[in-house]
Amino acid sequence: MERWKSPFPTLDPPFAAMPELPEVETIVRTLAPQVQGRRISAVTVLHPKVVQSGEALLPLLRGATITGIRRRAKLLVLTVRPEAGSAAGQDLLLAFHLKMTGSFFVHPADALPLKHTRLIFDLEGDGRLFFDDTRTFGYCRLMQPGELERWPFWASLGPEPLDCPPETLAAHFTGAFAKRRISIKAALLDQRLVAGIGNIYADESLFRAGIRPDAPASSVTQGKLLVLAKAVQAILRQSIEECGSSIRDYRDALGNAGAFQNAFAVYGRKGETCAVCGAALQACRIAGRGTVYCPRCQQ
DNA sequence: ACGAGATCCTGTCAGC
DNA sequence: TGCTGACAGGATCTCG
Repeated sequence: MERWKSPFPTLDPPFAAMPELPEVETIVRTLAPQVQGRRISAVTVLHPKVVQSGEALLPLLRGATITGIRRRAKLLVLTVRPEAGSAAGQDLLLAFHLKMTGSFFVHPADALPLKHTRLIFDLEGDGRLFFDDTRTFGYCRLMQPGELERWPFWASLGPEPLDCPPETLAAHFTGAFAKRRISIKAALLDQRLVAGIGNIYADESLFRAGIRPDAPASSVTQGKLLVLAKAVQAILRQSIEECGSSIRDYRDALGNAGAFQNAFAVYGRKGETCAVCGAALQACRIAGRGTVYCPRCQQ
């Protein structure tokens, strides 16, 4: 398949980003070969708020093996198998939300915590898995398998936007957005309606689909929702292919920056000219988020 | 029931 | 130069 070439000039840092679906997906892919199958020899909690639930289960992680790593929405989920004969008896799950500034990195065994390191897993053999988070909004929940499904946030998550054909996603939008008075952008950001989309990809998808971000969700026609579904999928896939968007804080689990920020058409480009029509890109606030759009291309 | 706005937190940057 | 305040934002909470 031919790679989509960005017509937009490269953006230089600084700007600001947070791990949304493509970034978490990239982190999972880069972290997997570094932690899969490895045993945890010790866990160090460095911030009181980082372990949001299941603190009592922490001792069971010592000697446990990381058997799985996956993504759902913007969450990264580790599956961990406790040592044979331990009190747990069954696999445990660690669900991480990175919020805006969370990141993972495997350091050498003698590495000391950094300024914003919140959690450290010592890995047998060599290596320390750090969870760093400047703004401390990120967290992890340590759970037994059944607990994950009972976690209200998990249970309320909408469908994965990349797990179905665009027609199916569009049909879902039609049902989920009907009778909603919220703006189409607020609808895209609502994790209960569709999972994994944050501020960057909401703005970029709406630009590509030619839809005003402040349009009431229920007012967008079925035809336009199909265009939107295709735009959401194309942009998320392209970003995953480019290892996400890098903005100041974001790095994948190998320390690499992504490249999708160079393809931003509107995000962070307030006042610049639209690369398609030349109009000045406008900024406003929608659903409490900074929003940039082209007043001519998005009607 | 639904939607809007405040809240959490730290680092960065514009303006005086 | 150094200070202050605005801003960034995901999910949750409160309020109308």
